[in-house]
Amino acid sequence: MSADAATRREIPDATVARLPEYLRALTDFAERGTKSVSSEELATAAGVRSTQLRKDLSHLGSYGVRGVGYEVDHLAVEISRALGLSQDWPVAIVGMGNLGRALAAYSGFTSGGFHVAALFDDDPTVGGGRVGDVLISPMSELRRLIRSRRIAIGVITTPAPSAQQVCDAMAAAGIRSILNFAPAVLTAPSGVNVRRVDLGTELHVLAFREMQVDSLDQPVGVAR
Amino acid sequence: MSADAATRREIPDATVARLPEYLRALTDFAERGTKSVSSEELATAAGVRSTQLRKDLSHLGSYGVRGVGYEVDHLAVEISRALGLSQDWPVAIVGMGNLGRALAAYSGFTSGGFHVAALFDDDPTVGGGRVGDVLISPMSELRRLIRSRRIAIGVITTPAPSAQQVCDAMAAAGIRSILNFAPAVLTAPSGVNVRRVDLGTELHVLAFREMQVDSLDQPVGVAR
DNA sequence: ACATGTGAAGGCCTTCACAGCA
DNA sequence: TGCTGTGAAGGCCTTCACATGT
Repeated sequence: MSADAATRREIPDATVARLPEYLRALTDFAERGTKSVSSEELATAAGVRSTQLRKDLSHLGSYGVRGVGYEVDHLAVEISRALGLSQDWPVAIVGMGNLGRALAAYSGFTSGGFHVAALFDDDPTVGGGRVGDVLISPMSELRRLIRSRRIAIGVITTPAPSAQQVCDAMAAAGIRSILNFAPAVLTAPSGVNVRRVDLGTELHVLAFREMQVDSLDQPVGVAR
Repeated sequence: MSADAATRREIPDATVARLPEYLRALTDFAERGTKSVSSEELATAAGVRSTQLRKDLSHLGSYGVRGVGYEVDHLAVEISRALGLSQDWPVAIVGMGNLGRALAAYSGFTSGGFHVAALFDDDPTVGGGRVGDVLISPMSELRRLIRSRRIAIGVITTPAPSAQQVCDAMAAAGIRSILNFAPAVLTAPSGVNVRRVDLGTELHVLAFREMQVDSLDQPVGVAR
């Protein structure tokens, strides 16, 4: 009934957002044959401070050895478990434009527990009617395929005007987690988790910093 | 010499990250012919609370009218100015795989002050040798084109193993802001701003929440 | 009257300092 | 001795309550 206390304890949002990065860094170490890492080494590889890393890991449990470090393989397994990557996550992507096709083929979307289980578009013949091994289905098939393939995560890569109706269709079909790349704020029924990603925003933030540097007389001390 | 006090005052990171969203919402209102909005209306359209919006805007200055609201066009101009979008930002994208081509054609990357000024790949014939109007150039041309076209922002969409050397080349050519989509942590000289975006991370965070809901006996109160 | 703008309070997250353990 | 794990401190951000101005 009860898992480890540390597992059941709530993990902060900020920590969850960094765990995938730790996992990626650990995979790099494993591929290089490294068996053990210190928090300092792993933190550097993940782009954070070692205290940050240790505090984050402390939310999962005590998987390190004092005076020594962390065993690479073991820590990777524990983080995967915490993130829920030990189970399989079928994903559906709606909107087979440039971005949709790119995501369907993107390794970060097709590894680590995730696999593209269905693709949808108004025009199912777009781009040859398939991406890799997966056929593109018409929207009329959305409900049936999502149910039969037990898809719990949906990705929206349609133009903004279509995004809300796609969101509604996904929610009605039983999807509970939606990743929205369309530039629109979606409303979904309670119990459906929507997360928006705006690639343009990142550019804007960069431009803002760039402009700030320009407006300074001395472009010195821009570190961190 | 000195701009408005509010403009010169430092704007919090979190606020800067939300300004593009406000701008998008304002554009929607403008297209619908709306002349004036309250903080409540605009906040809803942007997916935040009205107090959040007002606090954010207070960092830029006082652009609203008490008892009335904000004039759509005027506020849009002020936010654009604060973000530095009133000037032109030439952008270079390196790595013309699926993601690179998608970004080159993505409207969020080609509007609001930004325009794709150069594309690069090891194999400049990939995808027909061009995306839209822009030719794909070989990496040997990177330094020359970045300098002659005064490109200050670079986007990396190569595989992870190539990312660091692309970053080095960009920095050497004088680029000061880099958006990195490759799953690797890059080191750049001081004065060069690197921002990493991992599309896979978003999926991981979603899966984590999904799993948390699954593990609860009562899937109630998942709101917010 | 009504909606903006803002000091103050509260909460979350990061960083520090050091206790704990091999 | 060396590195992990963690309570405490500090900082940033969000939210509240209300003062402000039309």
